[in-house]
Amino acid sequence: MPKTEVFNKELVLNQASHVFHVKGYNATSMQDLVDATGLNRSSIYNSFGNKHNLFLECLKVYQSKYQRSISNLLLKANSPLKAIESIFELYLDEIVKDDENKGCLITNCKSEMANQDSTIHNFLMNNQKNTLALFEDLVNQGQENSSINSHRSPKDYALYLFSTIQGFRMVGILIDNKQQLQSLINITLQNLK
Amino acid sequence: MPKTEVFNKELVLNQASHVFHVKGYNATSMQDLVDATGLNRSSIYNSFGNKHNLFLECLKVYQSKYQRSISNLLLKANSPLKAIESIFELYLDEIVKDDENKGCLITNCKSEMANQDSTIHNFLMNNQKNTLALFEDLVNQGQENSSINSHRSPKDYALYLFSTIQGFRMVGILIDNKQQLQSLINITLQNLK
DNA sequence: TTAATTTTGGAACGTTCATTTCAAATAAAA
DNA sequence: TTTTATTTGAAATGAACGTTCCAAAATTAA
Repeated sequence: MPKTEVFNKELVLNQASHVFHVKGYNATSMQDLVDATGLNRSSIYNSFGNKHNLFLECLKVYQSKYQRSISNLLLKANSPLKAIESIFELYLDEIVKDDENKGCLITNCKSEMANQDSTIHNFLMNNQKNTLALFEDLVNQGQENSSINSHRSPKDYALYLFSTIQGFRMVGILIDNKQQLQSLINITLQNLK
Repeated sequence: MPKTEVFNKELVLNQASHVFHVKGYNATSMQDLVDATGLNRSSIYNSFGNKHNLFLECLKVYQSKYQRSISNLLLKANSPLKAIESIFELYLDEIVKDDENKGCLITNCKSEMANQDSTIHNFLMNNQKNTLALFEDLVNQGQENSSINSHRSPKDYALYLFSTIQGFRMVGILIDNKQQLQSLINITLQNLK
């Protein structure tokens, strides 16, 4: 009996994510999303409820993409320190390739909404917890095989890496010179060696 | 002949800045600004032209405040490295004191508008240029008196400091534990020693 | 082919947006 | 006190906002 959903939900989420990424949440209108997805207003509301919920789904897709990319990197990396390096290189690539200077969707969202919206706040806290846990694990392993020094605890280094990555993403909005950014990564990671 | 301006422009700018700081540019309405300043709508338009221009004036006030604070710190500091440390401590104080978790107005603005608004873009590029120049000077002096190592050029270290500060400001939105943040500063600056 | 169900198109909802308008109030100068 | 210039209050502007509504179109099961 049913007429099944005809549009590609993943594609639509990517299209919506792109608008949110370029303009931010508040500057993005439903009309922008209608234009970007080619969907009808009603279809968007049928499928995603409202703008806020659509944004949340976009955030989750964005987060998952990075989680997948990073998981792949971890498999390839032959040391915890190399793994951390390759995560920074991943962001470096993003920055250099992005000719719209959008920065990081999650970092931008944090800056725009973390102190205003409790649902977003929770999402970001969870994202932070996971990222810190990932780095803590990597630093811990790196210290065990001596590729990372033990001057500081894995927890402390994890926060350092989490913080520097956000700085890196912010810097990347106005600077996309690869050499400068590479030097920045090198200095940042020098600390761990 | 004239009826002179009766309100305190500096106070009004501080009040408006606070709203922009809490809510961001796009989420701040003129009504919010009317409520926060106690001024009439017309008075705001008479005095500041429009929302965008008022925001720009707020940014400039915010920037000047930090420039003044930092100038004072530089006078007191008895070494370039100590000066850099005290700048980080200044931001640490801000973060810990700020119970609204607003982050940095300029960093937030960069994340929200840098890729969308050329006037803002120019302001931010200028702010970046000045900040990098300040750090470059300090690092240069520090390397000359050997309180800062010479593994990297002053330019490279300046970008590192600029970047880590933005990361620090972003982290401060969700984390305001002083010990954690102090450790983060210590690790960040360890690199220069 | 008919019946059942969902998606679509597009208009319409009421609200809020940034900005303008203009007469009344105000205050200093003449 | 009158003149001149500015600020103020409050309403009004038209556009844009997120969201809802519903008949028409579409699709599949019966």
